[in-house]
Amino acid sequence: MNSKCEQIKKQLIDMIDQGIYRIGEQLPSEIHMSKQFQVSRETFRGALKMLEEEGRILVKHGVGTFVIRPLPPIKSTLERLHSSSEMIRSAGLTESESMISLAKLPCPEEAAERLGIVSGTPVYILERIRKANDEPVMLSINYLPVHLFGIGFEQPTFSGSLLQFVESKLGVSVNRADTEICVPLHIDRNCQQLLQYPQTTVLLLKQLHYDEGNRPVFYSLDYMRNDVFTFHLRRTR
Amino acid sequence: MNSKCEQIKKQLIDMIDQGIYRIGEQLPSEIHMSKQFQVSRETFRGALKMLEEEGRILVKHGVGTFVIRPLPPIKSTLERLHSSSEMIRSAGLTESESMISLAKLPCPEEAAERLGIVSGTPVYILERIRKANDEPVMLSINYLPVHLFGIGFEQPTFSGSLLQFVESKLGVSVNRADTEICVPLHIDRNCQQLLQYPQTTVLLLKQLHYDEGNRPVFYSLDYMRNDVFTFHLRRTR
DNA sequence: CAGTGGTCTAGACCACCGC
DNA sequence: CGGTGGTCTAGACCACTGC
Repeated sequence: MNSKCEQIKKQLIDMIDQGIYRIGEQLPSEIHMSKQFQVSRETFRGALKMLEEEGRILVKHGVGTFVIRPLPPIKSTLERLHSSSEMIRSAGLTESESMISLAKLPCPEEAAERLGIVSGTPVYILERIRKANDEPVMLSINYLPVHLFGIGFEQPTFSGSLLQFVESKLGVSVNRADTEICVPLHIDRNCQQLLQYPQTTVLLLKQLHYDEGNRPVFYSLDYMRNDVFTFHLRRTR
Repeated sequence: MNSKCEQIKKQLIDMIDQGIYRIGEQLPSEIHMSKQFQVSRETFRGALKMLEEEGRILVKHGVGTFVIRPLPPIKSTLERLHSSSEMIRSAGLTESESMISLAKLPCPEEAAERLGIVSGTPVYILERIRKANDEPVMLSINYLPVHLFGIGFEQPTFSGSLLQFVESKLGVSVNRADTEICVPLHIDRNCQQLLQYPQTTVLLLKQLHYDEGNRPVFYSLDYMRNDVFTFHLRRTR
């Protein structure tokens, strides 16, 4: 994508970084700027809209547009949907080993409810302990309805992302997920496998993944060590 | 705001709900539809864009636009910035009492670093235990730089939202926050005050709030009982 | 190739703000 | 009131997809 809007946006960022427009300063009017950049006003406004969403400018109706202080870069973000593998990489870790167990079993109640299937329907349950530097850092349990993943799941050859596997081998693209963030109880068996040190705490992400038609694809429990992973979020009103 | 785009959007949703356009079905082309609704194509596309962001339609370049299954409503969301008071209300609770302590003290290191001030700079530290049904459900600690909140903070009369107070009394509008989600250690003093029952767990939100110019305004630690509050998030690729 | 959505345009008019 | 941003328009041309 190299739309004119994006080009203008980059130019504006460069100009701000170079100090041509300073923080706090008001930009010339949209009509003026669009003529200067030799694009239509709507196109120029497209660039402004992106900058506004990124929090680099403040647009005041009837007043003007102002350059503001850029927000600090965010480390890892929960806003975008990433695979667990990506989260491990973005934590600066290299996944060393992952113990896998795969079984076809009746679906437990919680997963069934979230998936919108009848409790007891057969699902593949994929369980992985993921290690970095020979230490367990994450435990994932995935519930995949057999009726969606019939064949092609008998001898899966993962070395990484389940999202990618599902996408490439089964042609199902996962675009969205509903995530519940919770703190597991200490007596939770799964949680205990990660509690290595006294200062270790564990966070649990319960996620329902949807395909492009918003149909539930699989449900997952991701137990993640909070002394290894950080969870950030930029919230807006 | 009652722009034409929004009106068209509502009409489309109504038509989908009424079954005029069914899930999975392809909509007529944009040109066709815009004529039918008697608006320009760009205006009609504005409505489509909103529906796409809400996950109600799937737009495929060169192919067409399709109605998809609506996502389930989300309970409480972390995506948008709300005050703690709002979070309590949206959990279906009524705040009964809040014990307040306010002191002017040198800023501790972590808060100072996040606020971008020198450790030891004087800050107001506002600490509140918030109760519902006579039980503590949340503990908030707020760090507010004295140089921003000089006067007007000596005898604050809260009964609710700090965000609202800061906005109305001091004229600073808070638009964004960077939030880190973490699990406190069990030996954390603040956390312990909320651990009422064996099945109680506590989640900690560390938040840096920015004004409309992206200047840090205050830093807060919110300890929240996870058996009382749920934390949801809709993630997109 | 025909039909779809994606982008851009030049211009119009409206809504808001400060003087 | 004049200047700003917000919305809408009719039309053009491009990019992608499936046949």
